[in-house]
Amino acid sequence: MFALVDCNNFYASCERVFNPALNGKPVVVLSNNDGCVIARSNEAKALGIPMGAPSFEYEILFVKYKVNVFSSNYALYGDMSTRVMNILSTYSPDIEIYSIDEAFLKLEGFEQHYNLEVYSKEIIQNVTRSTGIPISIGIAPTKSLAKVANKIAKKFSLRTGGTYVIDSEDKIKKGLLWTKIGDVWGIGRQHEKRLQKIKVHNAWEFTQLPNQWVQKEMSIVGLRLKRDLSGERILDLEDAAIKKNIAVTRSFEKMYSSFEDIRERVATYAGKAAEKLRRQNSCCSMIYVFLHTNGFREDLPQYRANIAVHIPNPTNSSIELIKAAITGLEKIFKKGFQYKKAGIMVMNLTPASQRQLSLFTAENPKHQTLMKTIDRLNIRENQKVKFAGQDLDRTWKMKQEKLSKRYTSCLNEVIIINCSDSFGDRTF
DNA sequence: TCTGGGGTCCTAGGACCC
DNA sequence: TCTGGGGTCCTAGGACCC
Repeated sequence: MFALVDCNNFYASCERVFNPALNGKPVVVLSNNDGCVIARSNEAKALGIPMGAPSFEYEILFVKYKVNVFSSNYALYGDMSTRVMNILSTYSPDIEIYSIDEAFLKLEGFEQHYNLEVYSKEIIQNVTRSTGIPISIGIAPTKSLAKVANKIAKKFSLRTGGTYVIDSEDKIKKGLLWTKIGDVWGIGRQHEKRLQKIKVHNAWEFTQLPNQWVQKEMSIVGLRLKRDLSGERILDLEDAAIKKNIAVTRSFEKMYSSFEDIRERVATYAGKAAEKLRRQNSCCSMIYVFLHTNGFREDLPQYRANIAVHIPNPTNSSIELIKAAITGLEKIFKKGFQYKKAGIMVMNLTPASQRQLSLFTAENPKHQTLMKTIDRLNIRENQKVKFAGQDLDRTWKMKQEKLSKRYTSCLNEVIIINCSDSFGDRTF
C-alpha cells in the first residue's frame, strides 16, 4: 500500500502556526512581487478567490471580507516542510518527498500488522502536535489511487477525520466514479478536453478505455496512468534527490529597457544557479538564457527570445556561468523593448566528481577554492559577497509588502514572549 | 499601475553514422 | 525516370506536476 500525505493549504497554514489569531479567518499567500494568489485557506476558497488570481484584481474583495494577505515567505515554508517531512520519515523506511507539501510513504506489508486507518490517524496527530500543520492522508494499493483517496479524505474531512483508505475493488470503483476526469493526477487541461469530447467524464470511464486509444492519444505516460488507476501497481517511489535542471527566473518589479540593467539581473541569476549547483555537487555544460517583454501589455511592442550556450568544460563556477550567460544575453538582447522578465536554466548536469579533465581546460583551477570560500562567507555574512557583474549599489527589491517573519530560521525574528512572575518581568 | 517560479517526462523529426 | 536499410543522438516542443 501507498500513503499520500498532503499538507492542507500549506503556505496559509504555515502563516497560521505563528499567528493563531488567523484561525477561522480567510488567509491568502501571494507569489513573488505580490503578483498572484498561490495559496488560500478554506475560508478564502469559500469567498471564491481562485488559485492564481492576480492580487490587484481582488484588492477590493480582500478589504471587504478582511482577508489576511501575506507575501510568500519561503524561508518559513521551507523550514516547516523539513520538519513535517522529518516526522513522516519515521513512519516508513521508504518515503518520496514529492513536493514542498506532499510525500508518498510506501507501507509495504504494513496492512498485515497495523490497522492502516489507525496508523494514519496517529501520523496526523503527531504532525499536528509537533508542527501545527494540518495534513490529510490517502491510502491505496497504487500511487494514483492514493491521490484519489487523499482527495476524498480532504473533501469529507468532517466524516473521515482527514484520512481515507481504499482497500477493496469496490472502494476503487467508488472512488474512481467520484473523481472528475480533470481532477485525476496526470490529466491536465489538454487531456481533459480530449477526453470530454469522447464522453469520458470521470476516472472510472477513463480506466474502461481501450489501451490502444490511450497510448495513441496520451502516450505511454497516459497508459501507465490508466493501469495504475485500475489497481495495477505501475508507478513506484522515485528518488529525485539530484536535480537534472536548475532554473532561476524572476519577473522584474517594473519594466527595464537598458542592456546594463538586464545584464545585472542575468548575472545575478547565473550566480544563484551556480550556488545551487555547488550545493548539490553538480556541474553543468549548458546554460539557457531567456528574456521577454510584458505579455499582458498588448499596447506595447512584444519580443521574446532565448538561447542555449554550450560550455565546453562542465563547471559550477559562478565566474564561468556568469560569463556564459552574458555571452548568450548579448546575442538575444534587442534595443527598444521594455523587458519584464528574464531567467536562466542550467542543464546537462553531471556530478562534480566526474568532471572531465581536459587538456585545454578553460577554467582556472583556483575557482574551486574561491567558490567554496565565497559560499562559506555568504552563509555566514548573509549574501555579502557579489561578483563584478552584479551592481553593488543597486538594491533590487522584490515587492514584498506583507512579509511575515522568519520565525524558525532567523534568530532575530523568533517569537518573543514577555511575562512577569514572582521573580519579576522576564523575556523569552 | 499591478498578472509567479520551478520542475519532470515523452515524442517527433533532423542530423549523422555504417 | 530510376536511388536501401538500419541505427543513435540531439533538440524543440508539448504535456504534466506542485
